[in-house]
Amino acid sequence: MNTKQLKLADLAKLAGVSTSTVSRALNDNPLIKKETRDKLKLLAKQHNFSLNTAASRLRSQKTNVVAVIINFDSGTEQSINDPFLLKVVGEINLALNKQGLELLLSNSFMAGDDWANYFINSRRADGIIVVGQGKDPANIEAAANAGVPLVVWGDPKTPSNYPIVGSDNFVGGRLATEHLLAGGAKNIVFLGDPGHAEIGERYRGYLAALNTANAIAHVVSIDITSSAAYHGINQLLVAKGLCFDGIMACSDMVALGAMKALKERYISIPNDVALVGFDDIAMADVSHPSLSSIKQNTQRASVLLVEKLLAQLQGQSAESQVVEIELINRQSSKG
Amino acid sequence: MNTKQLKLADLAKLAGVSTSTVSRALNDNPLIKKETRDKLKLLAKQHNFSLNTAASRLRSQKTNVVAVIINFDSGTEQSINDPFLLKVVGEINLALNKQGLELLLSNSFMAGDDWANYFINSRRADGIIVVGQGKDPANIEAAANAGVPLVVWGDPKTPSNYPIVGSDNFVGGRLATEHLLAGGAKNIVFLGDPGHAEIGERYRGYLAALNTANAIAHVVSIDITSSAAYHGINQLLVAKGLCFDGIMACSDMVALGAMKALKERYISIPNDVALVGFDDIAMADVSHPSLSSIKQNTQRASVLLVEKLLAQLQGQSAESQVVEIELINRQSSKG
DNA sequence: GAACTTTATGCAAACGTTTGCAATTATTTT
DNA sequence: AAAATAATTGCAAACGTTTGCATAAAGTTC
Repeated sequence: MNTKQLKLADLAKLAGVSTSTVSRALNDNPLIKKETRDKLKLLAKQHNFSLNTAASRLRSQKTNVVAVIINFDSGTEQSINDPFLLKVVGEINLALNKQGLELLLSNSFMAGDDWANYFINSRRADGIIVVGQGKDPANIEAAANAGVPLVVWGDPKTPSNYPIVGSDNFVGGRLATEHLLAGGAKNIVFLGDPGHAEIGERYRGYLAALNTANAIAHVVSIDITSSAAYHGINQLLVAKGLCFDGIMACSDMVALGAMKALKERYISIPNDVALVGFDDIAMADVSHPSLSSIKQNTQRASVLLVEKLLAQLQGQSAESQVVEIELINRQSSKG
Repeated sequence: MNTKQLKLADLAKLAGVSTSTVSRALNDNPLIKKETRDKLKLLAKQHNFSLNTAASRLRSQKTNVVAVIINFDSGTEQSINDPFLLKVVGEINLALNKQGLELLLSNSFMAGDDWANYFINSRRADGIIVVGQGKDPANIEAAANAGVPLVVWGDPKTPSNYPIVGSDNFVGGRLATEHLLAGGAKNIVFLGDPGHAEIGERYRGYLAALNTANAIAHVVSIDITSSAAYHGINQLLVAKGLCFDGIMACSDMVALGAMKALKERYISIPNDVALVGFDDIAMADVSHPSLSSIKQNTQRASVLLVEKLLAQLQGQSAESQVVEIELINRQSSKG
């Protein structure tokens, strides 16, 4: 910062060429002779030159920025502390970077309700990735209807006019439940709130599995937090005793909360109660007993999200897509 | 997107005033009569108008964007999956938003080595928040020396010409160790890599506590991951048997990995081995036994980071600052 | 070697704001 | 009521790129 900031024109003067040439060279435009391009790039590097993105964005009407909105339900404690959502953000960051895109991190608070306006009209970003459907799709739909390039991490089976990428939650729920049934469980509790899109699908998968086995459903509807799970299971035990021998939890954090409640009462896992979670977060492997879980392929999903956003940016359309899901069998269930 | 994008000039024409007036009104400039300001703001809202940030940034030479760099050590597996770092990012996001600033999420991969150039010269952001000191401060120092407004989450005691905000790691290490000693532990293992700045301070706190108690230090140096901890403790047990009765872990994830190794061998916690972690992540409370930990006040730290960055943006200087730290006593240690 | 094509570069006009200064109008002072 | 001051608004010049079009140089064809 000691010397005055160099601009394109200065660099052009130094090289004895026009600004057009420098601009094109730095953007690797084949109109410019390869040799010249390399020379100018080198010069830029030597002089520590960097294009002014503000000017560039203004002129080119492109930002190369993608807004990522963590769309947690207000009124729920999920949010910022949910390791799974944050992991997804991290993966998206990597996927975007690989495409030379930058990530503007945002949340419903900052962006307000009119996302099209806040992000796109204002040229803050070229497109939007929404992490989590939330309970109310109004904001997403409004943005999509306004023609904003937009993709969503969520339940791909939700009917929508925007692409949703996510796991096959129905199959996930079914797999988990079938696994518990196969281990001999007869009374399996579903722990989670079926009102939430993704969790709803998991719930339906759970019901489907129970149905073919002629078992009876039992839902404990709670917030998607470990402490809610802990208290939920505790209350159930107090009220009705050990009336179940399996738990299908809607997330690993929830499963771990339940696990804690069980362990405190010396209920054996998996002998008295078998347990399967969802997400396969790092902790699933670390807990004791380790937690069986449905693994979501967040890395692949992130790549897909970015691909589909890119397609929209190029004027093509993109469809919702399901990513494969996998049961990771660990100690908390009888495999 | 059906109709052509409105610009400031259009809005001005609609209102029958000049663009200067509209610009000033929307920026709440007191030069403009309050009444006019309100009228124009309303008009803008009605027409779904949004300032073009690219143009605005170009002209005003300000972005209102802060780059946040997750500065994980390459070669380590910490990174993206570390729930603590991500939690800090989440808190910073909130703190920035409260000041009307936006968050550009980045990592060492995208930003390269010359942060001043990549973020500031290019007008991508006005300042930088670095999360984590990493092992090599070269990039940070280069940026700070270039005059970039910059703050760092890390060990505030590290000598530096840029402000570092972080917990009092020395006191944290000492508190944790003293707590273990008070519980009757005689042979306390330090689990973590003292070569890392923050962990080094924790280690010195550990040594200080041992010293006054005339106990002997024993370091198991590992990567800051739960699986490294798991294997580290396993190997130690295989090689030397149960030669310790306390573990001071450099993070909760590490502590939980160690806990798993202990539980697998039916070593009682806290009776045979007492355990204290660091960070107080959500899992600490959920694990069984729940994990005693040193709680870092990430929320307060984030607010401070943003304040200090803001100060620098306004040309003032800012000092490193320590945030208070607290022992959370749970079941994994004898309290 | 003239006419044509291809390749490489330059000219100059945008892109949509903000802001110093000038100009106008309203208010106060003498 | 004129003069001086304060409160509002407008004019027009930036901010630093990118890009359509024109031009110049080099290569090709007959």
